[in-house]
Amino acid sequence: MLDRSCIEAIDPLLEILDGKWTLPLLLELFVGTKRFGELRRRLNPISPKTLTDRLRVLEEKGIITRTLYPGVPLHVEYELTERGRNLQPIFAAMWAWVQENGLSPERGTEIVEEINFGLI
Amino acid sequence: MLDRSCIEAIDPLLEILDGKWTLPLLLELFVGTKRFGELRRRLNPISPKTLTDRLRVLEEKGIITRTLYPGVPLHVEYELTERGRNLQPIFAAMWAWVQENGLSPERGTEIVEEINFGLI
DNA sequence: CGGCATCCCTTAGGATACTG
DNA sequence: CAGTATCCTAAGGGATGCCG
Repeated sequence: MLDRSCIEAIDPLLEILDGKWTLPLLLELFVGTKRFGELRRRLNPISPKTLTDRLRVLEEKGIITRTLYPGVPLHVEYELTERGRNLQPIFAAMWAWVQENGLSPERGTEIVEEINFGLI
Repeated sequence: MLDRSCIEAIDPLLEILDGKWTLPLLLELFVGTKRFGELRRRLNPISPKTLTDRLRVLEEKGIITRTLYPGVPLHVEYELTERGRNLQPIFAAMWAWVQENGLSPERGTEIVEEINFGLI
């Protein structure tokens, strides 16, 4: 049971995490700093428009930074900010839930390999 | 930094949490068991169609139960399952993030009142 | 390479009326 | 009361082409 007040408290975060690709995108950046093209390949088949949209929103919300390295060809890197990295416990909690509660109600608990989810 | 394997691991949960109203709905049920009409009022202005859709999906995923008490007028109650209640740490982590990281990058840390988020 | 600009389409979700 | 049935809108997202 939760206190009612937390409902509206969480709301601004839901706004940040909204969108089909936002969480997969953040997960990619948790693995490490990435360039536009690499994100696009990893998140295949995301469209460049959608990827740009999401990146801009996350940048605006202070979750990631965009660093431009001038030159030809262009080189742009996206990286999590402190605020962004602080989201880690949320993903850790999600991961833990999946491990402990399985993929579906019918299946039993899955035996999982040792997976390094924590901070490296 | 996270291990890459957790990305696909979390995927099934993202499927469950998907949708504009899913998290607010779950939060309502964390507060306590509720009837259809009460959920509808609390989540105003959700449409009955959407509420039904979301409830059906969550039921199918084993997150909530639907209990029908026969009679006129009808009486139906929705309640979190064990699997559903286990999502609590995720919301707790979200709540903690908002408290510690503020609503926006510009604003300083907000001073918050004592709020009971944990298990009651 | 890293995007915009454009156009298009699917679908989640809204509005409303009606029923067991 | 707790939905279902319809119809409809909006907006997220996809596909493609072009540009600095």
